[in-house]
Amino acid sequence: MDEINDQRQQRIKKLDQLRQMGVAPYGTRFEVKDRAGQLTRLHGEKTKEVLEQERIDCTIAGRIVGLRRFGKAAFAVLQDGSDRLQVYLKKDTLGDHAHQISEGLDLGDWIGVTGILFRTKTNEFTVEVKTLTFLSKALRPLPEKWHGLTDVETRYRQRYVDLIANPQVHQIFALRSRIVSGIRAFLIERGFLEVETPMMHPIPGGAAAKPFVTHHNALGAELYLRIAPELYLKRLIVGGFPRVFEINRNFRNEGISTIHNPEFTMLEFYVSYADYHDLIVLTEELFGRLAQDTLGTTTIDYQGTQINLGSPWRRWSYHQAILEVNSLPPSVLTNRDEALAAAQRLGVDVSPKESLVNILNEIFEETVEPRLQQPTFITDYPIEISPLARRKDSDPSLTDRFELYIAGREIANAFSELNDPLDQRERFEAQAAQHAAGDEEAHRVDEDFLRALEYGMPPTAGEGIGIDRLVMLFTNQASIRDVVLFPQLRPEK
RNA sequence: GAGUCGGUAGCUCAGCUGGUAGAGCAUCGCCCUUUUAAGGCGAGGGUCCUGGGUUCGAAUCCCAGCCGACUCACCA
Repeated sequence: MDEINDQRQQRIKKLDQLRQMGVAPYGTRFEVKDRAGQLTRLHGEKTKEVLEQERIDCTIAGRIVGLRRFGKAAFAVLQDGSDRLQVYLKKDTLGDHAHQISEGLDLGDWIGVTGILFRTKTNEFTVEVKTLTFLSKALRPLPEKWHGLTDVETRYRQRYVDLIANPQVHQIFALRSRIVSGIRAFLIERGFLEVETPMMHPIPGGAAAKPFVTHHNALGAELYLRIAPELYLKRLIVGGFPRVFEINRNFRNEGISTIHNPEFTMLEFYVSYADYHDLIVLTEELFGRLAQDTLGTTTIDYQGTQINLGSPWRRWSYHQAILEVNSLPPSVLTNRDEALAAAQRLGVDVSPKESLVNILNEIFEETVEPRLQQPTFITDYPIEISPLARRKDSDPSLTDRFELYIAGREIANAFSELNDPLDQRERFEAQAAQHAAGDEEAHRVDEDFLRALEYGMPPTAGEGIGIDRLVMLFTNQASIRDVVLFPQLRPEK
């Protein structure tokens, strides 16, 4: 259990002293009238003289994150979620009782104050406190004020401490929230309905991934945490909602890395009567709008690379990209031996037994993906790796599909949806054969989904956007753990 | 899964070729009513990740394990 250390003991002692003074160390309601950020914005530029003249009253509450004592006076820095603001506590103004309370204050404690805005001798914008309300006692000390908390394990395991000690972390998650709100607003403006579909699936579907398995006792049934919401959202299109979206978690039982968390946030949306070209335009608009609204620019720096989100973005067909990047002849696209030879020549590690499609895909991932720094729509993926996408009318071996790459990373995946139930059944069966042959990630046949398609799904385009990776891009973070509040770690102890 | 690096006070970190465990911040006591990494004087605080081994003696060397980070593999 918890170590009983000296500092904690001291604070418990102070907590008792508060009680003896008739002060609740864990208080109740406090009417906050102002926030540090707003006060600074409204009055932070005013001169000492103007503030003295206006005598602006304010009431704020927050956590003490800085404390400098001067005998019978003290400066405390309050952090209230909007900003930090200094407050000045002196005996003359507070009176004996409140001054006695102020003498027991520790870093980390929560207080509420009312007072008047002024500027100190050193010109610091400050609240001179008239009344002090003790709100909550912290029993544990805060990390060191200068370096903050840097131990990454503690930062992730005790994110609450990270958020207190590192204001820039607070900023990242506030920005994440604004991005998600911005996405909602953008879609709702365009007539989308936000829906919630099951997180527990009897058949994992909608993506190629290993699922987490769970068990429902009363039903006596195995269930899977969802790997994608796709098949349920399409059922809603069948049901007659023309535009739906969902922002929620997917779960994939795979490795953890700087760009993979076992649970991650996915936006999926579906548009009836549209095709993937419409989604290209919609995606450019969405990203441009989000960047403008949250960052105020469409040119962003990601890990030292300037990325221009101004549209239009490059469109490049999957096969063309493979050929152009590697200066290969078109014949590699149809000749397995040539493709294998090309892969080996390019130093792409691929088993000699792999199919043509898999060899080409390895070449794509190794040689093309890393070059896609600026936003690029890679289009027209082969049908074998797109079991839920509509065939191209001009070439039935390809699909009406794109993936969006930014900074060498897949950010979005979209296609015109396969709405032919007989074709979908064949594709599922091909996948099921691969699954039976040992490919754990191959899709399984979902009979209810096929039944839904047999009732008729209008032509539809759908897209998924990985929200965590989008936020990484917008906040210039190299690790997904820095944009997920509580990233998955090995259980403690 | 493999490799590399790391785990020492509440936090941030020193600690060399093995010889009684250190600093700054934080804490405690005293002084201080405009500081802002406040200042001054004094004090307390350690399972050196865990378990073995080598040695007269291990934070330090060796072995095993635990936890983490990064890179690679995996993740269409």
